Amino acid sequence: MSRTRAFRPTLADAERWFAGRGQKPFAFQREVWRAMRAGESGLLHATTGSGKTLAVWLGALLRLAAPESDAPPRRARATRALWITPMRALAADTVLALREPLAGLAGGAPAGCDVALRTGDTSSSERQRQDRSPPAALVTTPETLSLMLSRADADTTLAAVSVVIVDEWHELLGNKRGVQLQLALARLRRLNPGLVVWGLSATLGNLDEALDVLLAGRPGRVVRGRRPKRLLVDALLPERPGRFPWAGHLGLTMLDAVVGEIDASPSSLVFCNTRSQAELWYQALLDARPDWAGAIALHHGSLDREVREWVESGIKRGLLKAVVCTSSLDLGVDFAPVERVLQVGSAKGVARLLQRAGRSGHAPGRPSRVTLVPTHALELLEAAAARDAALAGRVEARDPPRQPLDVLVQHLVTIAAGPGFRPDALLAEVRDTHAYRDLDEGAWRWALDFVLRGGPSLTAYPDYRRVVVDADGAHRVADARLARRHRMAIGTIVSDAVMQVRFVGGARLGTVEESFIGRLRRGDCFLFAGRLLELARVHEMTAWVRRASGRRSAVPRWRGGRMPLSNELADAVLARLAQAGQGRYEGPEMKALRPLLERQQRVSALPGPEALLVESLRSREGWHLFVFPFAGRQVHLGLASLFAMRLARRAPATLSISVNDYGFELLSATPVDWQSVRDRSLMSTDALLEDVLDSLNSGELAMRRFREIARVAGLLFPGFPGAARGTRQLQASASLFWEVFARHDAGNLLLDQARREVLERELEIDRLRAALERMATCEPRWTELQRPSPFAFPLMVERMRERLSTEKLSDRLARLVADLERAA
DNA sequence: GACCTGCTGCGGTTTG
Repeated sequence: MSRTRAFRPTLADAERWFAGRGQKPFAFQREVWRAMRAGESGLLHATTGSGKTLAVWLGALLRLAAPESDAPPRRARATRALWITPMRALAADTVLALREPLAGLAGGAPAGCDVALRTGDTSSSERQRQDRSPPAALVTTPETLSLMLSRADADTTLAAVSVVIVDEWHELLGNKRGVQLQLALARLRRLNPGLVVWGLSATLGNLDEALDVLLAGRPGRVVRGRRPKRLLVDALLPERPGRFPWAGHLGLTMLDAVVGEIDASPSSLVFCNTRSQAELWYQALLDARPDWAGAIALHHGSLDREVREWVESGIKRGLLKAVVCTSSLDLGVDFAPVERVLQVGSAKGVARLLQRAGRSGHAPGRPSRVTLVPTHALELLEAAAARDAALAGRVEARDPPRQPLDVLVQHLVTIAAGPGFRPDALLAEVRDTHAYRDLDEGAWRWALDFVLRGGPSLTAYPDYRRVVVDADGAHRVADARLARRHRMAIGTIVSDAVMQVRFVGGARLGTVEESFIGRLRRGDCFLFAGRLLELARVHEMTAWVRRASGRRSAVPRWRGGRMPLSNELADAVLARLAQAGQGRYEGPEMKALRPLLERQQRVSALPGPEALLVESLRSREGWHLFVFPFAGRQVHLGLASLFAMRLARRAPATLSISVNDYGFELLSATPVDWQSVRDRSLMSTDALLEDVLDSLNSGELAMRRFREIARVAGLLFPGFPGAARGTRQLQASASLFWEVFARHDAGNLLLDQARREVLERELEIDRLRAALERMATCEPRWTELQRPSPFAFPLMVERMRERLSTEKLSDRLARLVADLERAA
């Protein structure tokens, strides 16, 4: 095959391309072009729809055209640019977006400068076509890139790659997918030391670190795109704020207001925090407006892909009046922005709020706007605080993982299954990543040993001798079956045990957790995919259902993330509370909240950045302690367990615990002297780690965490796709490995990793320590309550909910509230 | 008159 016509666009071509459409490039686009053409790497910080794709794509073309960027021509045709996206749907849209400017450059797409798509969805015939004739640019995912590294000829086929663009880098930065990509980038850099790498990122609290991680410490520049559009954050106010619930999270009391908002604009997105909440809101909207059937839709991660794609195309084509969704629509679908974005319940973080706001109002001059729909009174406070933080640009950081050995182990097998490796060379390459830059010799040797013979405890099993050493020292996967199994398990996303939901003799609806279906009996009804369904039968990981009508039903619950309130948002809330403490109530939300906060102040006190609120109460239930550190529910769970344990050490007591994002409650049925809290001895950070590990059932938590690690490290084979093997089985074998290692291989570093991940990611030990330190220096505002305060009340509800059925809970609430009303 | 909790993402069955 002959080399195709030289393709040498220049800066002037890029300018002309814009001029041809009557536009001029923005300054930031020119900056990116020049930098890329000169061979610089960097990070472009820009919002969607701001021209970032054109900036880096034309920059990439200019770089490829620069004479010094020519890789040794090992093949007539070779892939020279990679575009990595975290989502398949985004990848497909990106291919189209990249082809368009090509067609407009220099009188038509030059031959040999084509763009192709390669993800898990790509057909094998298309893959073969690409292998025979590699596209100049390939749009793909981190996982597919790793799969490409696992092929024997990877070093040859990828040697010509000289530009890599990583889209939505903020989505990958803080997780193991990002680490997997870091390793792949290190490999590409070794193949081509002049590799130019650019990341695209949305608003992020740690942009410089994001750049550092992407480039593994090499110099690069951060370019800021066009200034983000004007941002509007407001809230729907309850009609009678004095009557607004103090607790709860569904928010249906605001239904009428939401209906009104949807009605008033051509298109809306209604974001909910959980899938079950989205199901219930969708149903409630339909009940309120039956005429909206067909005009509103539901979208979340457990719905079947076909259903979701139908909804997505409905949005794109402007056919839907509203979509009720979860973060499944945060990014990915390249749709024209909608008119209105509503967020039901706490936004939990500033970055999430900005992301969602960005889904609205892209028309020139129109601000991005997001409207918060509070589900209980204190969320009005969060709304005001979220606006403060967003406007001040106080956005959360994403912390890059450190040395996840499961990902390293997977990568070793990937490379061994591909071209093979020599340990010294690969170690140097692995250390050329942010995640493993401090990897010590011991951990490296452990990882090698683990892929060679499964460590000390698995030596007897051939399946765990995945890598063998050639006569000449090359490390390879020799067994074709093991290599195939490995390729099937590449990736770091570990899913829960789910069951398919299908109509009898018909369409797939989506998936729900095995355990939920397990609790249902034939004939039971549940709400899913926006429909009332009746369970017909369960067979081989599929729940067959038919339509039902009218009857009371359950809503599936999924075990999802926990999303604690972020530090940034919590700080903003405390700042607002401090203002209120001084009698300053600014903005409509604070004004609406005033009666409640004044009541809180009357019966107790308001906390602030320097003031810790502590309340105690003697009730029919027993002796209560309420503490409000505003550190997010995860940290509160840790704090509450810690306090409970330290208290119990002094005097035996049985304490029950309740937490939310603002604080926690300890309750004892027998008298407790809360005085020890007052003297702060409970808040010591001495022996913190040991005490936290003791107080929570951390062994159990770590074991659960270990399932994911064992999967990523390749200990567990997830089974063939479609095969009816439950994930429950995987959990069982994961615990088996856990026990074997604990008994026979205590030095197994994957056990350490599981414990570390629990501490760092689940218990947020750093945040917990910071909270303790802050509490110890804060001025305590201590009140002995006569009745629950507005802040304490939600914690009591939270605790009761766990023990009581729904009906009993509402009776109980009614009594409590009646008491309160009498007192008021 | 006060209620419904917990997000997202990818990949894969054998061949050239």
